[in-house]
Amino acid sequence: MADKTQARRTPLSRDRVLRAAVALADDVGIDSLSMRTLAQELGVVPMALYKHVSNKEELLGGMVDVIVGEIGSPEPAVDWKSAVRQRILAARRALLRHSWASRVIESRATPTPTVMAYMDSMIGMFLAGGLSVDLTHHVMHALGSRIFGFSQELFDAPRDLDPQRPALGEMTTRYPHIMQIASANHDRHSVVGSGCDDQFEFEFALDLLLDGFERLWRLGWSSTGHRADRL
Amino acid sequence: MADKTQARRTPLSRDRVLRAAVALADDVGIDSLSMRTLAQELGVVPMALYKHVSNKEELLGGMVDVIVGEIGSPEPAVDWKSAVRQRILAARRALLRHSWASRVIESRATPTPTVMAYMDSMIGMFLAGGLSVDLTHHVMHALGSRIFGFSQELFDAPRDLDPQRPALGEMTTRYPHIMQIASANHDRHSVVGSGCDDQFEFEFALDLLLDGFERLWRLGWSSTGHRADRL
DNA sequence: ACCTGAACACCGTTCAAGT
DNA sequence: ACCTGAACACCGTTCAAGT
Repeated sequence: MADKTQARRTPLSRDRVLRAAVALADDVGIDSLSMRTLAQELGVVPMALYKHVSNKEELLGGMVDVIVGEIGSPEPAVDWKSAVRQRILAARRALLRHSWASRVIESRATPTPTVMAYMDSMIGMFLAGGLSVDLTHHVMHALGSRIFGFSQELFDAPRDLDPQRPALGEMTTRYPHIMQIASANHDRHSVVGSGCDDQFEFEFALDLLLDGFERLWRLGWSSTGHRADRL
Repeated sequence: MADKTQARRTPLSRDRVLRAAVALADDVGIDSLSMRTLAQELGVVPMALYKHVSNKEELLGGMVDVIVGEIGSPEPAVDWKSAVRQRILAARRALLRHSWASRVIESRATPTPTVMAYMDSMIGMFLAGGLSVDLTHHVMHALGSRIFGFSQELFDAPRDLDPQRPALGEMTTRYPHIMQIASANHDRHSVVGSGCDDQFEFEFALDLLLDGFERLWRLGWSSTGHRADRL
C-alpha cells in the first residue's frame, strides 16, 4: 500500500519506466513482462506507459539501451586485440546480469542510437589498432553477437549423465558422438550434472577469432582479391 | 470452396500439418503463423491440430525438423575440413529457402531428436577426421548456430547512403566509423543501397574458424592445460 | 487538454456440451 | 468415444467518453 502511494507520487518518466522494466524482466523473466504487468508494477494504468514509450518494441529497445549503458567505456590497452577482448568480456559480464538481454538483443529489428554508438566505438578500436576499413568490416560480421558478449549456443552436452537412467543406453546408440563428448566432460568434472563451462567456451571461440583477425592483419589481407570475380 | 472440400477429404496427419505450417510461414511470415491461421489454411477447426501436435512449441519443433531434413546427408570428402564446410553451406542453402527458420531454431528451448541427430553427425565428421573428443567439443561450441548455416548478424553497414539525404551529415558526425565502412562498401559496389554480401561474410567467418580448428588440431591442442587451474 | 476505462482484435489452450 | 464450439485468460493497442 505504501509502495503504491510512493509510486503514484513519483512522476513517471521514460527512465523510470525503463528501469522498472529491466528490474521486472530480471525478476519474472522476459516472457512475463507485458505492458499490463509493467503498468501494475508501477502502480499506473497500462495506457500511462504509452506517453513514455510509443509501443512495446520501443520499450524493449530502451531496455537494451540500459544494459548497453552498463557495459561502460573501454579501458586503455596497449594493443587492439587485448583492448577488444577486455571490452567484449565486460559486455559479457553486463549481459550475464540480465539473462533475458541476449534474447531481446537478437530479436530486435533495428538498432537504437545507443547500440549504433556502441558498435561504432567497437569499430573505432580496430581502426585505431591499424586494421584496414575492409578487414574491420568483415571482422565485425565475423564477431556477430559476440560484440555484445554472447553467442548462439545451440550445442550443449547433456548435463544429466546418471548411468542409472534407463534412457542412457538408448541415447548412446542414437547419438554415439554426442555421448562421447558428454562422457569426456563428465569424467573431467567428476560431478554429475556439471554441463559445459560457458565462460571457457566463449573465450575459446573469441580468442580463436581474434587470433585469426591478427593473422590476417599481419598478412595485410584484403577482400578485394576474393570477391573480384563478383564485381 | 473446392479447396476446402479437398482439404476436408484428405485426412489430417502430423506430416501434412507440419508441411502446411512450413508453407504458410514461408508465405506470410512466422509472426502471422498462429494455430488459428494454420487451421484455417487446412480447412479445419483449431482444435483439430492438437491431435497431431501437442502444442505450438511442438509444432515449431516439427517445422524445424522439416527444414533439417532438407539439408541432406554429407557428401564424401577427402578431409574433415572440406566435408564440414560443404555440409554447413548445404545447411545454409536450406535455411535461406525459409527466412523464418533461423529465428525459430535459435528461439527453441530443447532440441528435437532430429536436431540431435544432425548435431551428432556433425560431431562424427570431426571425430572421423581425427580431431580429439576434447577439441571437437569446443569446436562445436565455437561454431554455435553456424552448424545450421546461419549466424547472429547484428552489424549491417547502412544500405542507404544517398548523399542527398539530410541525415547523412548527422550520421557521419555521430557514427564516424560505421560511416567509414559504409562508404568503402558503397564505393566498391558502385550502387546505392547494395548493403553487405551476406554469403561472403558467412564464408569469411566460417573459414576463419575452420582454419583455426585445423591449426589447433595440427598442434595437438588440448584444453586440459588451460582449465587445469579450475579443477 | 488531459487522462483512462472499456473495447477491439487478436492469441494459445481448456473444457464441457453435443453427436 | 469422438469432435468441436464456446469460453477462459491473456495480449498490445485504439478510441471515445469523462473530467
